[in-house]
Amino acid sequence: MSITIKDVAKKANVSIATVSRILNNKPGYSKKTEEIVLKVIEELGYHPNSIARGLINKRTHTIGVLLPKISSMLMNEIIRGIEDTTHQYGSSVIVCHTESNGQKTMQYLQLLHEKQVDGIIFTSETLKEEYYQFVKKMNIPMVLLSTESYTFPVPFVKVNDKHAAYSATEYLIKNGHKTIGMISGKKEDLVAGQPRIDGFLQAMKAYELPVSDNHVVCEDGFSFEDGVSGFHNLQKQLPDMTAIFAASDEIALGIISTAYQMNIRVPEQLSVIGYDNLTIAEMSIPPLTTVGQPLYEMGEKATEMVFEMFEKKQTVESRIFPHEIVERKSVKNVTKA
Amino acid sequence: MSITIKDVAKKANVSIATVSRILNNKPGYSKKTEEIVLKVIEELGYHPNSIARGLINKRTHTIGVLLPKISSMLMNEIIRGIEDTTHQYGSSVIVCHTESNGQKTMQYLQLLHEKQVDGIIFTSETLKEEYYQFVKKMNIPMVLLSTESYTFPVPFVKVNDKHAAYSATEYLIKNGHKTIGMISGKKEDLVAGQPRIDGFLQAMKAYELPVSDNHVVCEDGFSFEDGVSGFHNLQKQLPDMTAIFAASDEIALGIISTAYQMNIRVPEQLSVIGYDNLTIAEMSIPPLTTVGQPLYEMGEKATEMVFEMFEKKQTVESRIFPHEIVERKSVKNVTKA
DNA sequence: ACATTTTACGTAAACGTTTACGTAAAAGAT
DNA sequence: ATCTTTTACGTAAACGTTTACGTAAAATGT
Repeated sequence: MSITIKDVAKKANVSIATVSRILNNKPGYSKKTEEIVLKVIEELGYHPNSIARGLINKRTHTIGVLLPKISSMLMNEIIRGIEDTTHQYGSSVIVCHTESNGQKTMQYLQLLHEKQVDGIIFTSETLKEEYYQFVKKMNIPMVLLSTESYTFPVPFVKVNDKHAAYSATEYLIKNGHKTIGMISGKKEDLVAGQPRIDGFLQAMKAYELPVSDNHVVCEDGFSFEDGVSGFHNLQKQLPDMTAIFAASDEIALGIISTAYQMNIRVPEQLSVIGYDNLTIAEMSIPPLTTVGQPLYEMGEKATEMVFEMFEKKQTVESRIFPHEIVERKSVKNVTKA
Repeated sequence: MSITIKDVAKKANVSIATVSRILNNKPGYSKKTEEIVLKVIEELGYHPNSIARGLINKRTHTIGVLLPKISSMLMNEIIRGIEDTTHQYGSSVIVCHTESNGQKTMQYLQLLHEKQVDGIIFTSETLKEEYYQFVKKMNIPMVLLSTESYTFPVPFVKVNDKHAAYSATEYLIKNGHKTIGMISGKKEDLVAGQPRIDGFLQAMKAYELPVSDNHVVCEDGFSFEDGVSGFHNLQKQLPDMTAIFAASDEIALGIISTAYQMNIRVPEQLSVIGYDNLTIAEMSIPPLTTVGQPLYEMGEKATEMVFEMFEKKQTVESRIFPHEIVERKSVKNVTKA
């Protein structure tokens, strides 16, 4: 048996109500009894049972995070931001990786419902109608992170992917590159797919550089392996390119690694710019120039939004975060000065 | 108001006891009423409140994981193993990163106590007396992961670090290296510190190779930056070495990256073997030869142990996992054949 | 000194479940 | 047909809190 509020009350010769009041410092007790009770609590090593609290308060101090793949390095920083912030709010988080599987997602949603989480952060994936309706019924706040919905009124935090892709491409162009390829991940990806391709295309057009279907290859995902195979494909289609925009850092690393094996030197013969600015970007050889998103801060913000919505019982404004080009060593300036 | 078991009972014209019985399929209801109740549940979209359940069952289906730094890539695989397995058991996990801070650790322990977790996995850190006593009072199972305690009877799962370090060094030796340095992380680290140094030393002695204080440098941690500075230091102490054993993959990457900048070619001029076999090990240039631990499986096992202890209410045997040398391209065979 | 307000409590209901116990009806045994 | 067992429920207590309500004592006001 563990020690309950009753034990404290008995030993301190007060009612449980008084103990509870002291614990939550609601008015209704004297300095003297507070001292006594506090001492007893100390002596007994009492800790309130937050399950019982949750039952009556209808607040569990727990939020749920749904994300496609925890293994993806991208998620790390984001999760760190979420967890740190959540803990600062005196809450904890339940992480659920859905593997982009609809059924699994629904299962997790159910789990989160049963566990009565106070809110949900839905990350990096398309918010399907089914998900939305379920969460709506749960009647708890949800915010979208690194994704957005055109159909449902759910606040989001993300960067402008199209704009960021434009910037990356522009950076390549300003460094004198003219024949530029792009290796995209899954085209259907709502946020990392088409928008980044669009940004790339738009930049090429804006600078009046030639661009065709041959300039872009789409892979199944955003992993190292996708980078490897993407590079092989792009090589065939666009053999004389001097630079590549990769839709993720992992893809970029796949490119660099493959190029290394093919004796193509980066950046001397081939420039590569990535997207994400993962920790590994600075560990790569050469260190990877890439598009940075403030992932930690985004996780932080999303968490704050969830708590704000929970407390104020109303929606909150979406937030677009700025991106930046993190210059390192994988892009060469080829302008003939 | 959300839908409770009462609503279901009322609409189905039965008592809440019956509904509960059906939900938990305990005996005591007919096929007919089951059908009716199930239908009503479906119609109302009822989901049991696991907080209320937890209160009465004294089981929350939640476990806590304590680890020093979530950012460390090492933890990723481990956490994946833990989370996947936990979810398979119909439970969820609360991750707490303590940053090796005693005060923070105690705070989290308190949080986990208040949230009434069913068990705790304590990872990669020294189990201090204070922690042990606290968890002992909580009276829930705990298992140590990637660490162990000589003082307290807590089951653990880890690899034999000394042995693994011996193997790594031996691998270098068998590839013909004679002047071999080691870059260690924090020496005080109970599992990744001295044991790996000991393994290194023992292998050197076993093969009668010279070894002195100059052969080993210890850094503050196991990060990329530690590898960078460690390499600089070791270079001074042992300029003619042909191979390095790094106490972590991140350190190894730091070495390789620095070597690259100093125009020292890996593995042609310098061989490097790492420790951990992180995802990034295969992305590096050249791909990193390293000591692999079955991290995912270890997380899996630790989780299973926690649940087993919870159910059987008794301790369980510790488990040493095998390590392996993952051969890639960062070590050159220098035997003159 | 007395009326009034405030303070400092205690009592009990409530949160949404599970489960021990009781009981009437159905089923089975003789 | 009667007795016994089994089945299919319902009632109510319990889990550990919070909190609305009530009340006696203390503090304040006149």
